[in-house]
Amino acid sequence: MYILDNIKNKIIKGDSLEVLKNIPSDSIDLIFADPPYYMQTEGELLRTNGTKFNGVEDKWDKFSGFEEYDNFCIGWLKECQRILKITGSVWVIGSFQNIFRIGKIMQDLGFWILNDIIWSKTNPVPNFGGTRFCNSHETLLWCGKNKKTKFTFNYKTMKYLNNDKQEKSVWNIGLCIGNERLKDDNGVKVHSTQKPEELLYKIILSSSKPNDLVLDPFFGTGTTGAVAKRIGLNYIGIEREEKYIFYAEKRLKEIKPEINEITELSLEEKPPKVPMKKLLERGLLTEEQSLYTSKGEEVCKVKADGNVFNKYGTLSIHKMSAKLLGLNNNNGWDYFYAYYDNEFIPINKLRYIYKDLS
Amino acid sequence: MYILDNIKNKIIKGDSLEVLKNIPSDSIDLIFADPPYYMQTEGELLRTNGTKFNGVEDKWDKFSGFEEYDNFCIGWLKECQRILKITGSVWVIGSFQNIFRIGKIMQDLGFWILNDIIWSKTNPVPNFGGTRFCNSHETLLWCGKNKKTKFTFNYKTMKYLNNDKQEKSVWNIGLCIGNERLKDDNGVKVHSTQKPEELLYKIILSSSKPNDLVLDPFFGTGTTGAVAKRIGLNYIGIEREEKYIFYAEKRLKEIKPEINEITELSLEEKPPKVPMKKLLERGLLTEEQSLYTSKGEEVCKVKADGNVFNKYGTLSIHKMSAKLLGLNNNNGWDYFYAYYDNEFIPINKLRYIYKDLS
DNA sequence: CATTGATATGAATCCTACG
DNA sequence: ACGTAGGATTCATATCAAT
Repeated sequence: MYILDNIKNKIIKGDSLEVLKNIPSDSIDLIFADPPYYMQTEGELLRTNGTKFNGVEDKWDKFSGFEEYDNFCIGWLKECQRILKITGSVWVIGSFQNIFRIGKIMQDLGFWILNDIIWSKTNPVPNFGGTRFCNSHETLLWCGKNKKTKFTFNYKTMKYLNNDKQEKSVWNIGLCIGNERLKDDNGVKVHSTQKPEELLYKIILSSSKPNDLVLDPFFGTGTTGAVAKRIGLNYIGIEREEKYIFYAEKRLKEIKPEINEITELSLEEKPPKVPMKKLLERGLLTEEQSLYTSKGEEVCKVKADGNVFNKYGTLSIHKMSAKLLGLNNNNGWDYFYAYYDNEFIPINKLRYIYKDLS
Repeated sequence: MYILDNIKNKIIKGDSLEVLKNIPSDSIDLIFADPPYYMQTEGELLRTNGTKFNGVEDKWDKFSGFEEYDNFCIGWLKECQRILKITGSVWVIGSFQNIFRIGKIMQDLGFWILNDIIWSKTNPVPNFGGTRFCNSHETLLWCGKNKKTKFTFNYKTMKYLNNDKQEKSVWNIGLCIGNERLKDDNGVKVHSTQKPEELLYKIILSSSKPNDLVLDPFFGTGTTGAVAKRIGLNYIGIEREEKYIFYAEKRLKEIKPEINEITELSLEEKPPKVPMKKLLERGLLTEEQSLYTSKGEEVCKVKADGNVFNKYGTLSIHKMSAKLLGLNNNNGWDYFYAYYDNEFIPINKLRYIYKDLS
């Protein structure tokens, strides 16, 4: 069994399954897996100008049939589930050739699907023959270890990066081309399926916490590691092919962590959870003090136990605000205002003041 | 076993599997299936204002577990495969709760996936809790009966409707709302998952031929039938619930077929397949006659057998045009021009003239 | 140097009728 | 069933050459 500190921020050379078996249980925060898709292509595909299209013809994508492919996936998925923390989550990418098999296998293993995400490609390879719809997307499965998952989701960061609208399950991102695409000395792409960093950035940023450990069992040329390092996280890569490892290590050496408000997840900070009673004890509120709406309308008074009362009776701030709004539920901390220090402020602000005082 | 003519353009009341078993083999051109999704929702979901969100709570979506759900799907999918013509295809819609199971089951049954299509919702229900990405899409599987499928795909029609670009696998379509959404006398939606006609229009139009027979084993309020009728096709609906049948029949009575260039698939007409030799026999071309590029450059001459020759030798029109363009492949019918009736015209036009003369 | 045009290329289940 | 010949088919973007 590996000692995590010994393999942190390293690429382990070897077969994914064998390496995974030597990683401790409940030790990994985030897994991104980009397994072979088992494309089952036959013959060669010509572009409309008659030249050959160079798709995936790699040895690593060959399987004897669905049975072998399924067993391969069950193997590495089981180990991923074992090593994943209950607070972590796993992402798997695939396309129609394989993702349905993987999805069913994951559900059957007890993984809990959080979302299926569509990577809608802004510049897909066209369908040269005009025989079908242009296959312009890939599918990602985002899952917790099991139904009891306590996964991380940085909702506010995603919302901020999406123009202050909550992020959806369809993402528009371009292919990995241009300078980002690793080429060998002959100008030939190093890996036939290198993923764009923009995709991994969104994946890792949305579902990780500071100092998390991110593992990729099919590391390839190391996009997962590169993005994890950029965000300031730790990674472990597993890769079989010497060539990919060589280019990945060169790539990773160049990466500098980008520390900023987004990568530090400062948008995710929660307001201090100070109950009404503490505010009363500290003198930030007093018994019989009036509370108001944002428009300055006096609507209830504070009781010694932290509840509030008016003609409707005595209720918690949440139930009272809901009552006043005619709703079933409402957050009273945002609804009520109080006078404090000659100012008219939301009572939620008193919690920050409490925090600062203590 | 049903006689197709007796059930054409009708809704058959009954259990999907039992009814499907009585439909003849290899008799259906197109199947659209919108099965229960097995959502596994628990408790109730509240909107952010505390009111209740009315999702799918129908009896028909309850199963004891994945095993029961899988067996249910294997049942109706096997029958769909049996009744489907080899020239036909089947569409199944689902979301992450069920579509991965369905996809694997279909692959295991030998269905051949042609595309997975993403219905990206332009106006999805938000994630009220801010706990995950907003689930803003559903997935469609489009499959042939088996690997030898001779499915129909109206490529040019799809391209025309997509601003003359080939249509992709991600479709932006809104939810079924407003006047299109069927309501009962109390203004309550009749069906909890009515699909938008725009979605079915694209599905049926892309993969059907005139006079096709379209079957929907989970007919609900009849969107499939309504769109099939609009396009001028025949349908068969299977539905268990009396209430849905009542509203579907009322709805279908109102539908008028829309006959136009698109629904008639006039864009899909192929140019007449008249070989060079026939043009020579008919006197539309003569031996030793010169052929030109679109710019009027003389590039070769016609031989008696329908081939053409120049300094490169004697070749078919296709090989010669490719040679002149420095390509591996090209369509000679669009490349070469000839003088005919004092006009300079593409030789392809001669095939239409031949057709008109005969 | 700026602009235009030609060329290259990206996870692909990519033809079909006829003999 | 299988081979063969005819003939139908591409979008966004990066790079590089030419103007």
